[in-house]
Amino acid sequence: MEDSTLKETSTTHAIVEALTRAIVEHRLLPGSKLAEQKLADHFGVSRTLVRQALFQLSQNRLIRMEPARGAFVAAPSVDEAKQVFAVRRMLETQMTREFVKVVTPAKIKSLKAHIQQEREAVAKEDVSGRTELLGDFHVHMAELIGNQVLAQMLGELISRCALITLMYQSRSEAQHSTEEHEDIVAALAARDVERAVQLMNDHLLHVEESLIFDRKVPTHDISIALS
Amino acid sequence: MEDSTLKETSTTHAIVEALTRAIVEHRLLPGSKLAEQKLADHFGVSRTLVRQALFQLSQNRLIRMEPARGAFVAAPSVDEAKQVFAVRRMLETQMTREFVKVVTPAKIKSLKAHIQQEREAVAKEDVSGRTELLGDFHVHMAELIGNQVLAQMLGELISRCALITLMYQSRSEAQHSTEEHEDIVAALAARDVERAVQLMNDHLLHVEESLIFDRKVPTHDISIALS
DNA sequence: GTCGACTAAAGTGCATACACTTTAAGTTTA
DNA sequence: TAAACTTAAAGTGTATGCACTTTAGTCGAC
Repeated sequence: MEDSTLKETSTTHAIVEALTRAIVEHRLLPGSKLAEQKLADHFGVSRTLVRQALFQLSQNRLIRMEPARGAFVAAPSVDEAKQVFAVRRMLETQMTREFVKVVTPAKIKSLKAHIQQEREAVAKEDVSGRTELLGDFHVHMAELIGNQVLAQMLGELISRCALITLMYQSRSEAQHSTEEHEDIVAALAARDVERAVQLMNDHLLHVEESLIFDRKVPTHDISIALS
Repeated sequence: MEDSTLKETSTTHAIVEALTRAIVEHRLLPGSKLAEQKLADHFGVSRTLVRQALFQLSQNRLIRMEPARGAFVAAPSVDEAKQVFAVRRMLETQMTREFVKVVTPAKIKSLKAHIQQEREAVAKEDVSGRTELLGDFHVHMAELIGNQVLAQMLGELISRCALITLMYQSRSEAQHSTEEHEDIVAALAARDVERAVQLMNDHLLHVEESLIFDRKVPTHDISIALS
């Protein structure tokens, strides 16, 4: 009864990955109960490993653990959502400056290749792949700068954003986002720092603005979500 | 055989806190082995809870876990240290801008009160309290802005910095740091954004520069460190 | 005397067991 | 009929047990 995509990776990390994907790709909706034994049965391990995974996810704020009641997929508040985006803007505008300092033709090429993938996912209407790629663009920038600490931090923020986006997003902003990514890369290629920073800031504001801040319904069954 | 400071808080979190303090206050040196049973005996709990705590700490990068060999206090590389400081500069320069946007006399007063505590800790030569307070100044700014996400993130980065500072710091820069904090607050009070940002950036560069990047010796005994 | 294989102690990785809490259903009572 | 109490099922929190790995110490061979 295991998930075929993670057979050999083994250990807690595989469970964390599987659950993260399920949450970020909104196969598990905010508020859903994550019962330990059910997850253990599903992954074919004991509750011990599931608990470790859940603890880890609660640190990433992807799930919320209530004292003797169990784990639930997190339902970020409007306030928290705005705070996460505020931090992203702080971090990513400065990241953009750093990127220009170390930009090379190869790095621009790498970003453009990424955008091409985004376009394909948008064209294919591959919703979950698209969401992941749109987030990865930002992480990819961090990696190209060569700062792993930054990349990891941004990755966590973006996971939280994915959950927020799911909860609050009004319409698909995917194509618009991809176009903005292109504009940013163009400014980076031209080494136009101020323009790139401005575009990045606007981009993040646009994504944030595209969210409508009134809650949707939660709850779901985990057996179905993990397929 | 429990630690008197955490009797009632109970559960895994208390163990995480105790170990974090021990690491950040360098009572546990980088490289020290953290044997599960010894910790369990010390805290008067089973290995289960200790393991949960260790997993959590490994996510914060305060400890490193090797597959079948156990947990060790982390020994950040020079490269990682520089990356952490780079992220702090990105985040905190922008945080400074945000602070000016929402500054009030009460908030300035709060920061000044904090600096007064720093001065007292420096005067008393309270090394561990001083290190904690110097870091808390930055977290306190984030809290005054009202962004909990930012505050938490900064808190994690600063914990890592404390470990780095211990490993690499040449001489006590405490008094110098406090003076720089004062200058920053003065600029904030005057709503001089550019000066505040500049001072914050310089401050972080100074702290980073004050570190000498060649390793010290590790290893230690956990029974003594946890007293 | 040093290097290497063998063996026992110690330690980690995972599963299971048990106590206690929450949840929900069923029953009684107004 | 609806509210409240009772009780059993389900679920979490923690401890313990067992298999397997690492580590260290001893003995033997060169």
